[in-house]
Amino acid sequence: MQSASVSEPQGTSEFVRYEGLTPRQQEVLESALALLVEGGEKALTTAKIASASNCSKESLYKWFGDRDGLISAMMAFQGSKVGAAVGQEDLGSASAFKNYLVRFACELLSVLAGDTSLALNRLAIGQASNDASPLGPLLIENGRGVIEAKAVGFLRSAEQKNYLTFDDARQTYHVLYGLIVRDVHVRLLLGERRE
Amino acid sequence: MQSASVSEPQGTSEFVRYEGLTPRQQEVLESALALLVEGGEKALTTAKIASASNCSKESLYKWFGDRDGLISAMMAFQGSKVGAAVGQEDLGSASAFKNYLVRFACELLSVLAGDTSLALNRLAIGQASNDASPLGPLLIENGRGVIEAKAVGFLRSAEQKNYLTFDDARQTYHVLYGLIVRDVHVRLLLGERRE
DNA sequence: CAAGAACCGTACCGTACGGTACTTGAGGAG
DNA sequence: CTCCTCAAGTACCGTACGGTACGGTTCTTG
Repeated sequence: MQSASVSEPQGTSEFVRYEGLTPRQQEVLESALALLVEGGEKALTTAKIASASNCSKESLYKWFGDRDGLISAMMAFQGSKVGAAVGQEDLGSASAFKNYLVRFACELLSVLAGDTSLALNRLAIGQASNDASPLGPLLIENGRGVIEAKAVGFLRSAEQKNYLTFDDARQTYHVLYGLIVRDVHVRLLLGERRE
Repeated sequence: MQSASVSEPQGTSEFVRYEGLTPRQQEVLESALALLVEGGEKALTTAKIASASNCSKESLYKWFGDRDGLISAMMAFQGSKVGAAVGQEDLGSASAFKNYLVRFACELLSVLAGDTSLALNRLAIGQASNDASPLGPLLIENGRGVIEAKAVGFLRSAEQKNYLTFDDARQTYHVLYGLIVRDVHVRLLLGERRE
């Protein structure tokens, strides 16, 4: 029952590591994500994962402990991907800041409406009634946390250049988030079709 | 496989009806909701529902068709309850309108943070990957729809009295919703503890 | 009281899933 | 070549769930 704790890959492989995962393990996680996006949690059975990624169930359990460990690994894996895509831009003028704000809003909505994001959020939310489930915090940290940190960063640098003023950057970001997202995210999570 | 379609109660009972459900059936739905709040979807098995409400599984299937029908009935039942609690107040002055706005915000957050609301939203979201699931639309209609209608109503009447002006009441409400709720709802759905 | 319906409690069935064990084969090191 | 490690494939096990069937009991109705 020792879940979590992805096993360190054995041997002195010189493959490119990705959060301590072998390429083979990443392939498995990738096809598991595809499976989840395709059919939701009920399609995410160990048998189907093994079959879809041409790997044995035994390897699954050796690498990820149990099903929950595999799901956690999926979250962390996806999170590390979006984290890597986040870069910091600097804003030369007030109008550049404005443009950047608009682009940030679009990007935020694109991320939230992405298939993989929706599927993972649905999975974590469906599991959230279980008090011991680490998925919700994991998703908040890996998903929202990264974007929030980025946004708070550029809000602060905008304040330094007197493009705008506020008391608390974090609170300001939350207001901005509310204005951008409204109830769109929850509606998408509930399955409403994009218009 | 004929789901949905709650059977009409037989006999000429003079009990108070509630959306075409006998009191017994309402009891069952009530304890099913309690079960869902307590343990999430995985606790919502037909056996546990029957046991918790001192009713036979056979009656469950006779009344609600199948498990999905029972879940739909739970949603509709809960929706009819919150719908009944919605009343229209009229706002005498601009400050009364302001007060009402604040109270509306508090009430909205209370509803969204309610145990039953969270549990039902989690259930619908967890099921949303299934394209044929009617739960998401059902929840949007029964939950959000009612509150939105109420809010749009009092926004319009506030405009008539020149407390504020806008182009589209519905859009205005969505902005208001975003400012009030921000990402609180999703965080709660993900299991973050209330502070 | 008698007839019938509704319904509870429980036993039952088929299936599907999480997890484990075993066999086979491919590569790497000595 | 031989040994060893790893992993694919498969068969298997226990369990838990959705759904059904049936006997016994209560309640209504005439």
